[in-house]
Amino acid sequence: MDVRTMCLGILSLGEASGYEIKKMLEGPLGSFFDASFGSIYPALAQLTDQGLLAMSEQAQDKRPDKKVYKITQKGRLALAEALLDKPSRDRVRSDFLASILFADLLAPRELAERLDERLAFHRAMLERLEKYRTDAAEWGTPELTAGMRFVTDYGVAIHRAALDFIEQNRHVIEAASMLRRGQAAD
Amino acid sequence: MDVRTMCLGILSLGEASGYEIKKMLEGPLGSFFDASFGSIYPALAQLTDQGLLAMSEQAQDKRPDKKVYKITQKGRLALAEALLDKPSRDRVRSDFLASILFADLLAPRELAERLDERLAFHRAMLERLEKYRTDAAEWGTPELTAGMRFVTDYGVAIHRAALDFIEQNRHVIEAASMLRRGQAAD
DNA sequence: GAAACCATGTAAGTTGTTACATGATTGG
DNA sequence: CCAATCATGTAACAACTTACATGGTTTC
Repeated sequence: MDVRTMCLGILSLGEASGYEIKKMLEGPLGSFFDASFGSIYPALAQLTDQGLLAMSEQAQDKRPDKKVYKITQKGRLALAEALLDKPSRDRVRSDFLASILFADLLAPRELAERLDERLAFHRAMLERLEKYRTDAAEWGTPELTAGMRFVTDYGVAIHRAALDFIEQNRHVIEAASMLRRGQAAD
Repeated sequence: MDVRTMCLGILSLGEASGYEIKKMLEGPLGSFFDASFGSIYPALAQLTDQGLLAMSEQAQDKRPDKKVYKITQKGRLALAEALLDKPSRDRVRSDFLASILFADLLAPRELAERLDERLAFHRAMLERLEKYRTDAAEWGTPELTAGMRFVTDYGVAIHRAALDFIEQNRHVIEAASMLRRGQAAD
C-alpha cells in the first residue's frame, strides 16, 4: 500500500486536510504506516487530478487557508478495488533491534540508555493509544469504526508485549554486555 | 540503519556470502530488517572497495563459486562508530493492518481470509523462530550471542502477542463487517 | 524571544525494489 | 519435467525523505 492509497483510505473515514492526515499518521496509524508531507501533498494533488478526491479551500481565522479533501464515489470504488489486492508482507526496519543484535559492540552504558529510551517510547505510545481508544474526537471523527478500534487495540497489545519483554529480559543482554567489557579489559 | 551497515553487522558475527546474508534476513532478522539481493550485492562490493570487508572466492563442488566476505579491523571500527548514532525510529508498513483499518470496504469472506492468512503467518514465524532459538547452526555460527537470543526471543514475544490478539478479537471486526453488509443490502 | 504549531508546497537526492541475465543441481 | 535452491550481479524504475521556501500564531 502506497501513500496515495493510504490517503484515499483515511479520507474514506471522513474529510481532512493534508496536515490533518499527517497528524493521524503520527497517531495510532503511525504504528504501521508513516508518510512525510513531501509524499502526502503530491499524493492528494494527484488523486484530485484523477477525480478520486474533491477539494474545497477553506479560509481560516488567523490561520493559513486549509484545503479540505473529500473522497468521491469514484474514489471509493478505486479504494475498494485497491484493497482487493493481496496485501504485501509487512516491511519493518528497526534500528533499535539491530543495535541490540550487535549489542556486543556497545558500551554497557550506551546499551542501558537505549533500553531505557525504548521503554519510554513504548510507554508513550501506550498512553497515546489509550487516548485514541476512548476518544473518537482524537481521530477527527464522531464515531470510531470497528477497524479503528481494532488497530488501536492491536497497537496496545503489541507495545505492551514489547514493553513487558524488554523489562523482563534486559538483564540478560546487559549482563552479557558487562561481561564482555570485562573480557575486553583482560 | 542502511543495508551496508546491516551487512557489516552480520559479518561482525561471522563470515558469510551475499546469498547467506540474504538467508539470514529471511530468518529471525527478517522481523526487523529486510533487503533484496539488488541491495546486498552492491553493498558488499562497496564495503570491500572501502576496505571494510575482505573477500575470498571459494570454488565449490557442483555449485557456483561463492564469494565469502569477512569483516576487517577497519570494518569493525566503522561498524562500532555507526552503532553510536542515535537509532532512528522504527519504520513499519503493514498492508495487513491498513486493510483491517478499512475493513468496512472488505467483504466478510475476504476479511476472514486475510485474518486466517495472518494467523498462519504468525504461526509459521513462531515455528521458525523456535528453531533459531535452540539451534545455533541455523544462524551459521557455532554459538549464539546474547544479542541473537534477545532478538529471537523478542520476535517470539511479538508474534505471540499478535497471534493472541487476533484470535481473541477477530470476532469483533468480523461481526461489524457482516453487520455492514446487511445494511448495504437494505 | 524562541520554539512549536498551523498550513502548503517543490525539488533534489537517497534508498531500495523489481526485473532481467546466467546457469548448474536437486527434489518432488 | 517443473519448481526450488544455490549463486552473483546490473540497470531501470519506484517511492519516499530531506531540505528548502513561506509566513502567521500561540505557548512557554
